[in-house]
Amino acid sequence: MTFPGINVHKFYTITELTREFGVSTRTLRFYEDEGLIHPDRRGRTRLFKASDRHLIKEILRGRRLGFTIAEIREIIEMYKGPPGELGQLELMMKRVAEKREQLDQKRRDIEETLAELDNVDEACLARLAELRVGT
Amino acid sequence: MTFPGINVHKFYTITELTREFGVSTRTLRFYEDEGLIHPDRRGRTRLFKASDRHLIKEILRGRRLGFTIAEIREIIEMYKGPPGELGQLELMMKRVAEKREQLDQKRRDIEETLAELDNVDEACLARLAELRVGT
DNA sequence: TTGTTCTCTTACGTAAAAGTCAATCAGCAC
DNA sequence: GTGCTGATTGACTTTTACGTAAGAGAACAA
Repeated sequence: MTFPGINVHKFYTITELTREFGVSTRTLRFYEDEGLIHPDRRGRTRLFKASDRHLIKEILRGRRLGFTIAEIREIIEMYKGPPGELGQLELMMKRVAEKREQLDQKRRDIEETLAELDNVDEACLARLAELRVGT
Repeated sequence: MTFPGINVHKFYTITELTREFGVSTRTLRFYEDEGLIHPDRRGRTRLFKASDRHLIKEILRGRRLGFTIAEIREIIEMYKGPPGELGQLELMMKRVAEKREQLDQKRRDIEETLAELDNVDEACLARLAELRVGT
C-alpha cells in the first residue's frame, strides 16, 4: 500500500537547507564527509531526503550542546536501531546510560547557571531602583 | 570585625587545583592569559584564592555546556556586579536575557535528546526480550 | 651535593570544525 | 551564443583551546 503524498520523493537542495538551518554549504558537505548524512545524488548534485534533513536537526542539536562530531556520531549510530547480538546490545545500553549521565550533568550545569543569572538580574533591578530614587 | 578562619588567606597551588578539577596546568594558565582568573603571586609562583577556585568551577561548567571562552568571559563579567550607569545596566539586563534564552534552548535540546535515548533504550530492551525467548 | 618535585616562561604544534578561494560544470533566460 | 545562478571538488587557511617540549629557578630530602 502506498500513501500518495507521503512516499513522494521530496528532495531538498543544499541551499534550501542552509537557509532553513542557518549553516553554510561547507558545513553540510563536511557532515557528509564525516559520514553523518548520506544525501542522494543526481549527477554530482546532492539531493537531501527528509531523513537527511532530520539528521541535520539532530546534529545541530548536539552541536548546541557542545558535543563533538565524534560524540554526535555515536548518538546518531544509536538511533539506527538496536543490534542483533547480545554483547553489542549490552554495550549499546551502557553507551546510552553514559550519554544520559552527560546530559544530566549538562542539565545541572544549566540550572546552576540560570540561578546565578537570576541573581545578576535581581542585582540589576535593585540598582535600577536606586537610580530612580536618585542616589 | 574580623572572622577568624574566614578571612584567613588560604591559597591553593596550581597542582592542587589541577587534581581537584582534572585539568592541566596549561589550562589554568591559559585561563589566566585569557583574563578569566587572576591568581596572586608570590615571586613568580601563582597562588589561587578561593574566588579563583570558584571561577574555575564556573568556567568548567560553561565549557561542559559548549560555551566558548569568549562566551564564558561574558557570563563571568556579569557576575562582577551591576554597573552604576543606567545605559550599562540596561545593556547588561539585555545580555542576561540573551544568555537565558541560550540556556533555555540547550535545555530543550537536552530534553529532546533524552527522549530519543529513551526510545533507544526501549528498543534495546525489546530486542533483549526477543533474544531471551529465543528468536 | 645530588636528586626530586614543583613551578615558571616562551614557543612551537595540533585537532576539530569549519571558512575561503579557485576552477569547473549544468541549467535556464534572453 | 552570452550571461547568470547555483552546484561541485580540492586545496589552503583560520580559529579555538589547549598539548608539548625546552630551559631554568626555588625548595626540600637523602
